[in-house]
Amino acid sequence: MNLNFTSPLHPASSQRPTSFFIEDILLHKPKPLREVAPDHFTSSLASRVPLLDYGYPLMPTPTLLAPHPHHPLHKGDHHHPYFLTTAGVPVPALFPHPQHPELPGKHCRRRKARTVFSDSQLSGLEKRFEIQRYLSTPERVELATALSLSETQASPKTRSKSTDTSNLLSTHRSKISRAGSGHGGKTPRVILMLTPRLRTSISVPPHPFLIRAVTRVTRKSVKTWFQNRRMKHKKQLRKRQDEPRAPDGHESPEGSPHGPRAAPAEPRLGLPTGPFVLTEPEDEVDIGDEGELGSGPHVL
DNA sequence: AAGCACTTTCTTAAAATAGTG
DNA sequence: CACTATTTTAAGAAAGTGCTT
Repeated sequence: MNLNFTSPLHPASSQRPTSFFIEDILLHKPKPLREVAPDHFTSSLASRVPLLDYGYPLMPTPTLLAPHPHHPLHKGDHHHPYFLTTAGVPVPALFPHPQHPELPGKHCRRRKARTVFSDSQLSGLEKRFEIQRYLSTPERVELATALSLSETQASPKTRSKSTDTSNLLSTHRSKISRAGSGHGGKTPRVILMLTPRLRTSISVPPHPFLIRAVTRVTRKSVKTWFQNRRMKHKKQLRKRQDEPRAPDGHESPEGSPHGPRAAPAEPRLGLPTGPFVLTEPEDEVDIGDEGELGSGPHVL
């Protein structure tokens, strides 16, 4: 793969104001905001890259593009505040509490990365919910264990046909754009902002990405899922009650929660397991050794 | 500790808009 | 004008918060 990280059009020495071009991010080194890779982060992937301050990368990140520890991008440079941290913008979370610098500060609390359930995990959860609306703690543990067992063979989540590379990339570009203009909108993450030129240069494949779900389902995520599922169910019931009955007396296609459910969303397009696999590291995931992240045939 | 109600945050598909030949 | 790229919007879902049991 031709990874052209630098741009002949934008010499690194230029005094341009900070931008979100990848070449700026990687080559322009403003003063470090804060060392984010403390000493105790030495035994994991985090020792090789600065702390993923907020969740996980969902786009090809430098980690995925160049996971090798000896890659120039990773050579001992843990000081770049924009590198693999949040958005490249100095978000408050990066700073200590003004009065209590020893405390992490409210904004520093890291939100648990969103669990991405695999299709099989979801169907397992749904099946159980059919039978049981509430789980005891031991049952949760048991279910979480059972669901996690399938993680290694979790079916790849495929994007729908309309979510092609272009859409995917543009979506995230717009996030970065918003971040660059006043930090508005949602909290952006740092991802690669691939300009069309850069995208061309790294030959992003013109077919949908595949995402391999590598989430470990914890007891807590099972609990949260059931809580949210109960709320969803409740909402559906309320909605159905509010809805006037159809003239023919048929209920809405939503179906009874106990009856035959509407088939779970069509397994998103059985695309062939292509070579372009996007893994999603997550804070509950064993990132472990080199194996995981760099293991795909063509991890972007 | 777990539940509920509500909120926040994140992700994604699709619609809208802009740019290009 | 058609096609493509980019931006915006909205919906759905996981997790957070605060309160109650």
